[in-house]
Amino acid sequence: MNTRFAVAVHILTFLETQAGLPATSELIASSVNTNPTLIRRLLSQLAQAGLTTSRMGSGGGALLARSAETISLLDVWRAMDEAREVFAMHEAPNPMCPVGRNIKRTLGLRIAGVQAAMDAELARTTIAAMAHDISSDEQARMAAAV
Amino acid sequence: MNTRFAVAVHILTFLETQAGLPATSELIASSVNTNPTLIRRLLSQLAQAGLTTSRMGSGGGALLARSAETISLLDVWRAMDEAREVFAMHEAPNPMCPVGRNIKRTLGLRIAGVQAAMDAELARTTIAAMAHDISSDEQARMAAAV
DNA sequence: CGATATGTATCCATATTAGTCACATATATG
DNA sequence: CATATATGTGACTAATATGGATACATATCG
Repeated sequence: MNTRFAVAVHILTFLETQAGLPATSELIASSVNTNPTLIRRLLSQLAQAGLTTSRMGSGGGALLARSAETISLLDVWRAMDEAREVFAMHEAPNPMCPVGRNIKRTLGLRIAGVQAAMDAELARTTIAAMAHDISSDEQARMAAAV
Repeated sequence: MNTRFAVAVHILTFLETQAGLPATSELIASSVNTNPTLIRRLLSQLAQAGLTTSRMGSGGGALLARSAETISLLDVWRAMDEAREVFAMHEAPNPMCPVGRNIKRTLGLRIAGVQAAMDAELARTTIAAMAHDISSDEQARMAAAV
């Protein structure tokens, strides 16, 4: 499988709940339940996509590079380069066969529509919304615990 | 990567262009440009999903189990069980962390919306439409060759 | 019966994924 | 400045996924 998208969303949501405090890869790793190196690798990808920044050294850690309202799941999806994986085509269909020589183009056009629909839906959720949902869930938990 | 969805669509489209004539796994494999065993494995999955049937023995091969108008890319997508792969979650986020103990549910709800959008778009294309597109492409090719 | 073709088990090479260690580099702080 | 802290990245490993290949029991047609 490939859990990088889910972990990346987890990381960004976690950063939003930290409210501007830098989070170390070790702290994030304990929330995700994995190891800090993996987190740092994903943070590196997220930073390249302009979604996070990091401060090295004592008191350092990762921060959102911009407001959580402006970071959508689509941004995360693209930062992880997941779209390339989802609808992969077989490499070399037979050019001597009518189906073989047209399948890539024909299926490619249909898939483009699917990707557009996916993108539109992913764009509708922001990291801010994720953090908001989670804080609501937490309040419900508190109320239930009384 | 994972090209099974694309190959499965290729197989079904190929079967439709055969107009009711059984196609052997070897013939299909030559169009896809892979080996017959792989084709038979995918055909086995497609048959389990009710999309194809096969006749053993001499003169046998694979056939569409029902009209190409009634087989959508969503049917193929589901037959290949691709949805499970696309939005995989990390297994054990930390239950002691507010984000960790809510991320699965929260992200899961958002992802459900994305999957629904994908499904709706996949459902809009049938194998019949694929075969029609390809025959149009072929006619354009013929015209251009004059 | 013989030829043909599926269905499936087994094995292999390669790629992907996640986990782990190591270490150079950068930064804050005493 | 020295030290502690933390990132960024390379290297290695184990587990799993993927596609390709061989083999063969089973089924079907003529």
